[in-house]
Amino acid sequence: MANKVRVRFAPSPTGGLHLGGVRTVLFNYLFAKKHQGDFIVRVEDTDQTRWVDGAEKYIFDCLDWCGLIPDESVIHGGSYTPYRQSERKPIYRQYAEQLIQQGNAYYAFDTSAELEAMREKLKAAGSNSLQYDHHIRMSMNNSLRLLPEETKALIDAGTPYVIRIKVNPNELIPFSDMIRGEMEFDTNTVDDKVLLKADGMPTYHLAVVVDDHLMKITHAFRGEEWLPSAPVHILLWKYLFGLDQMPHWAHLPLILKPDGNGKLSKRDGDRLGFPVYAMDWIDPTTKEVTKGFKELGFLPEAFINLLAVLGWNDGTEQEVFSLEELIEKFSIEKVHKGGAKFDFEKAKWFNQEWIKKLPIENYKERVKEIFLSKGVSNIEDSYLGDVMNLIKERCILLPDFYTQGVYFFDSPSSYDEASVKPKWDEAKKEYFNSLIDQLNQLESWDAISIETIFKQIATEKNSKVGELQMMLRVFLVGSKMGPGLFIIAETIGKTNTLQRIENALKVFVA
RNA sequence: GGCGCGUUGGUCAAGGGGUUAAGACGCCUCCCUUUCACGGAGGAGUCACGGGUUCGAUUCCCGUACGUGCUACCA
Repeated sequence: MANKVRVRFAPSPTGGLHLGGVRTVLFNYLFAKKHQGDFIVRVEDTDQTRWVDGAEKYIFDCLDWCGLIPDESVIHGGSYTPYRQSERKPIYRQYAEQLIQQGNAYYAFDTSAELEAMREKLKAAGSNSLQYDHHIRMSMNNSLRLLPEETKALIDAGTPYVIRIKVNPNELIPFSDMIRGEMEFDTNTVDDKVLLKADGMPTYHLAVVVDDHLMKITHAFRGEEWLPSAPVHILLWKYLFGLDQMPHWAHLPLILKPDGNGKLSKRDGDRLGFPVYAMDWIDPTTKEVTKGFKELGFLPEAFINLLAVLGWNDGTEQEVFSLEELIEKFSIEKVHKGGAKFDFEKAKWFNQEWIKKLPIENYKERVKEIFLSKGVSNIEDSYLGDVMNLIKERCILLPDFYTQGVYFFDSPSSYDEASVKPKWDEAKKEYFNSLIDQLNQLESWDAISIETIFKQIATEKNSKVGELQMMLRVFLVGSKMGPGLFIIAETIGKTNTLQRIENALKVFVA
């Protein structure tokens, strides 16, 4: 390929950005960056009835969070403006008219009621195709059947019409897909798709072809659900710009729901309790919030990573990849043909890996916000850092830092009495009283010194160290969890440690 | 219904005419820790089915089944 690689992601601003959408972005991005190409985002807002306020900005926010920054877009600029299809409206009509001139398209005046009647009739006749195609187009209300002056009269009278592609029967359309290899479509099964709608907006079919050409797209990635309409797009390329100008296509496998089968949808996430959108999406009309990976506590690195290996594998045992590694190792040939079921457990594992792998500075601010939102104030930055380093390997999602680390900030509000009570006796009480004394006199407050004293007293009193350790842990933490006991004591400090032991003693002695 | 695409453990998957069919997630057992994790050591669990081709098929071919996508003036 002599030309610079140019790929595009073409979302419709209709709501939250789905996992599958982000993966499409990712594969586009990886392919482009691997070949030093450009990644373009083109907003496909040709359906005014589905347009949702705020959805476009939301999509860019998601890309931003993921670190998949477009080279050209509505907000990043570029030399192929505008990048919003609604603003390119006049362009499409021109090409639709050109197709009519060439005899590859026609005006159709059929009302939706007429179309419905046509389908009913076909159904009644036992036809297995309900399509508007060469079988029936000569019996419909279009410029193919009408006299030229009749057509003109209708248009002049302002009759609403659409422009349809005229698909010739009995043609075999060969098609080469970067992922699926060679295939062939029979035009007998392809219908006369609407190219230009009554409102003057193009349908997806016309718009992708025209814009991919105008924006010099070299490689086009999209979901597998588009495969059946590929022949229409190929025909359009052939009629309009020439097949040699057509981008290389790659139809990505679908991301399936974890249980049963089928395309993963937002509903599945709600039903099974995991996110499907990249970030929280708030429906502007209902105000309903749909949870996103970000807000649930995922790291963008993990999110990208888990998406990348859903349908792609580099052939080695490696599973954890950074964006840079992905750019280096990605190859379209290694993308699978079959869909992959989404597994939230595995998704969480990736996040855990990235929490362990990344320096805490990468996500410290987010953790701080979580603590703040839970009502923990007076968070000192370096202290939070110490705590995070201590507990990071027991956190899967970011909010786990709170549940795993609250006790570093607040004294326990309750104790695991069931563990302590049965073993509690007078000797234990004496032990902890002298521990308080000795600890009080301790000059250097560090884990080793605390442990030394702790064990020394135990030996003197001839008590079981393990049991005492468990008790001290419950006193300081509230339950049997957390990292090394003495490092906890060191971290929370002398005053806090002593205070907490005394508080606990009051509870257990009584 | 028609057309397209797909099918290696529960899930993600490597592999590809001859292998003990990798690895990961999850699950189970054990070790470490008198805690929870992390980590370590094990374990259970698989080539959808039927025909070919072949000395030999999980791998190649053809069917079948199953799944899934599309079949809108939605993308």
